[in-house]
Amino acid sequence: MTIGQKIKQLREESGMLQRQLASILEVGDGFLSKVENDSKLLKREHLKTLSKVFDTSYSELEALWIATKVYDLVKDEEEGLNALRVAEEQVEYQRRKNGI
Amino acid sequence: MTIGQKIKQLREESGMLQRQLASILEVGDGFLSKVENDSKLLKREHLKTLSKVFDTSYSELEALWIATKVYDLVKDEEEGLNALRVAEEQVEYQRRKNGI
DNA sequence: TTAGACTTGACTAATATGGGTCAAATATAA
DNA sequence: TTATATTTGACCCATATTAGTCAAGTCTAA
Repeated sequence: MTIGQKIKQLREESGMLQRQLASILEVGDGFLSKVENDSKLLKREHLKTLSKVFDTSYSELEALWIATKVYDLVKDEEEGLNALRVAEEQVEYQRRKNGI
Repeated sequence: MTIGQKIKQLREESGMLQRQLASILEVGDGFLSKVENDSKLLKREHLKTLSKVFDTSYSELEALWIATKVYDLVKDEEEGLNALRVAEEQVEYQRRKNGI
């Protein structure tokens, strides 16, 4: 699941049109379409609005949003998957170091 | 292991000074110091030079280099680790979709 | 104690990217 | 068909980041 897919899912489940959601977020509907197709990313602040409008978990949205940024960084990389694993180790190492 | 730690290790193992390696890479030694401490990133092209100079695997360097970029993106994020896992799934999903 | 090795802070120019718009092209459904 | 919904490509601009320098400060060993 990507952040775009999630947004589209939430929107469709609630029977909303792109145009309507776009207007709530105060962006153009062309832009929202791209967001749903993961060719553009929303601003982080928009996630708050989404979590309110669709009454859904903010941190889940946040995780998906960050994941998409990460994915963009590695998607065309041969070493992408290895890099992700190394990064995970780095995060875990830092957490241990700073006492979980 | 970070890319900076790796570079420092390789350099020290080969008995080289920062000043010397910096000159090979054609950067200032202040900059190289920051690179070794992961507060700056080398350009990707520099990895080729490093792999030659230290006769070490290019793709390992590349994986560490990308990992550092990824790590920078998630290090201060509460949802960072979750995001990494989601990103991994996204990569794996895409690979399956495109026939491994 | 002093030279040499290394780190750090302040700064910078060029570049990339983020976050959009708009109109045209396409899909969908009545 | 025709109306509505969505996608896509081309473009834009302000801001953030990159990749770096330089000089001052700190560490370390002899």
